[in-house]
Amino acid sequence: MAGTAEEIAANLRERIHRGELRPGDKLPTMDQLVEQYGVARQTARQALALLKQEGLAEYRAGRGGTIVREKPTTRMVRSRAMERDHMGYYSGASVQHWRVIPGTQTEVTTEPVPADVAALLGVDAGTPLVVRRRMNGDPDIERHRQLTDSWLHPAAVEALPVLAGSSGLGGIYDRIEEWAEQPIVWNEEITAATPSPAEASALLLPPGVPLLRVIRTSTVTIDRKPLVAEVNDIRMSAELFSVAYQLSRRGAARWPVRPASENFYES
Amino acid sequence: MAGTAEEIAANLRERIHRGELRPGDKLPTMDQLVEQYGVARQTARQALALLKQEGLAEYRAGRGGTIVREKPTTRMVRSRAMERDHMGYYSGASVQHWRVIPGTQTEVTTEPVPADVAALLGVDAGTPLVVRRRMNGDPDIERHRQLTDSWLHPAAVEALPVLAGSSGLGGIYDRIEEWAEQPIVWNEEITAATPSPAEASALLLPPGVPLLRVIRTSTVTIDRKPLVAEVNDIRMSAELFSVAYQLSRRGAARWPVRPASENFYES
DNA sequence: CAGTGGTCTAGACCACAAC
DNA sequence: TTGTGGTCTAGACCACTGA
Repeated sequence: MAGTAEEIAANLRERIHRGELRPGDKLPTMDQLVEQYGVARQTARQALALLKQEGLAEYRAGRGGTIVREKPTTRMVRSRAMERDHMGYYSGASVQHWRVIPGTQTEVTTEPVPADVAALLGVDAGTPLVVRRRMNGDPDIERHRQLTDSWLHPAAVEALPVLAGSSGLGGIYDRIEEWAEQPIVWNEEITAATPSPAEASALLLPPGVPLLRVIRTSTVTIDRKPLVAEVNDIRMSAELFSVAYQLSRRGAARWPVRPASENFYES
Repeated sequence: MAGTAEEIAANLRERIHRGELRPGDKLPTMDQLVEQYGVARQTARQALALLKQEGLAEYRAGRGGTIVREKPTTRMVRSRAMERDHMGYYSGASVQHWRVIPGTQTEVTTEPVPADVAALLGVDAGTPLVVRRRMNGDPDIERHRQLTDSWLHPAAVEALPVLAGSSGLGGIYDRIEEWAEQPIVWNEEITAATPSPAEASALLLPPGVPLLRVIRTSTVTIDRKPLVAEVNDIRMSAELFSVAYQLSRRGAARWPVRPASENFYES
């Protein structure tokens, strides 16, 4: 048998996708691969490492060996719409009972703002801004958690110094609406990224699982100009969570529509 | 100097984040790391490999060495709302000019449906269903592209056999609305995943870039029951794209709201 | 204790592109 | 031609945990 690490990995990948190796099944050990393919130990090891990086396999320490990873079958869908109860606004009923993770604390500091958040706030990248960082999650399911960074626009802090307080309680959206005397317009932008080691460890992410990132902006009109008063940067496991929205119909797409003059498969 | 691969990587990571090493700058070569840290070549190599996996560094072949990766600064935000022009429905003005990638073709086949799509359609996983696969993108920007799989519910195919045709033109949403005699309700669920090697190569994804996945369902009411007539599974680079929605206010969150009885920092 | 993967050293050869 | 990273072989030692 010939064999490079990538070839061996492709072979095992194939067997997993065909269902020949099922979640929980033990993969061949390094020694077995060395014998089967006539390769060095490092090469066999590299093949298994590739599958782990892809999130297809995981290691059970000690005598457990490498097994096909059991992927979570039920992803938690977080429907995104603003709701409100006696406590104030919240986004999505499924996280209403979430709490700050025990052993962690909400931190309020002033830090240079990263470029992407700065662009949304309309300030220069690196400007020192008030940021409130915390990690919260489901008290009963250890891995259902998220990191949240809340960046405040300097004009909002100036008008509402209470927002920069280190209190864990916020009611921040009510304060902003009282100040602006109008409803906030919320937008969410969703993307994904490879977690930094710190994020992976805080969110208990296994290798190969990306970060799902939801960036929410709260916009009000001040002096006839739109102002992004806050940017809320939420990161969570892309394997455990998804976010959902209902699409609105705009312009000519409002029902009832006029017939299209030609057929076109939309993108 | 002591040094393990992870320590060396952490050191370089730190220098990148501090801005001491900027995008495009050359990282130390393996030989330099060997000398500086007194480690073996493989160890130095592993440190650089870690940074590449994280998407922080990339290799410039030949004499180029390993450099700090230039991350795209401007991500294309795709605002999600249904629009309509003379051709029919489309979602988001920014992709109106996209076309099928030259050299690729739309494929219409019947295949066993994967579990997550099956759950949305309300059929058993593995049921053979009609699926239309294609890759389209911006004719002018090579890497602005996406993969789209459109899975049809068997009841929709039965009522509208034309949907299973291999024509590249669809007008699929108009056909479904004509059949159901009512507007489609569209929902989108967003998540992310590590790309398979096939997806990475089709979408030209560098190592360390996750897949952003948008799953759109088209729901109509047939015989007084909701029917998901189609599931549209869209995959794109999480580094180049993000998707955006405006949050709706539901229930008690409709403006004007009543004051909250207590302050609570929403999640 | 024995079997598992993880990591390091040491050295060889290869592919690639800038010089 | 030469410097760059990529991959393979070969062998050593470590940490972990189930038997």
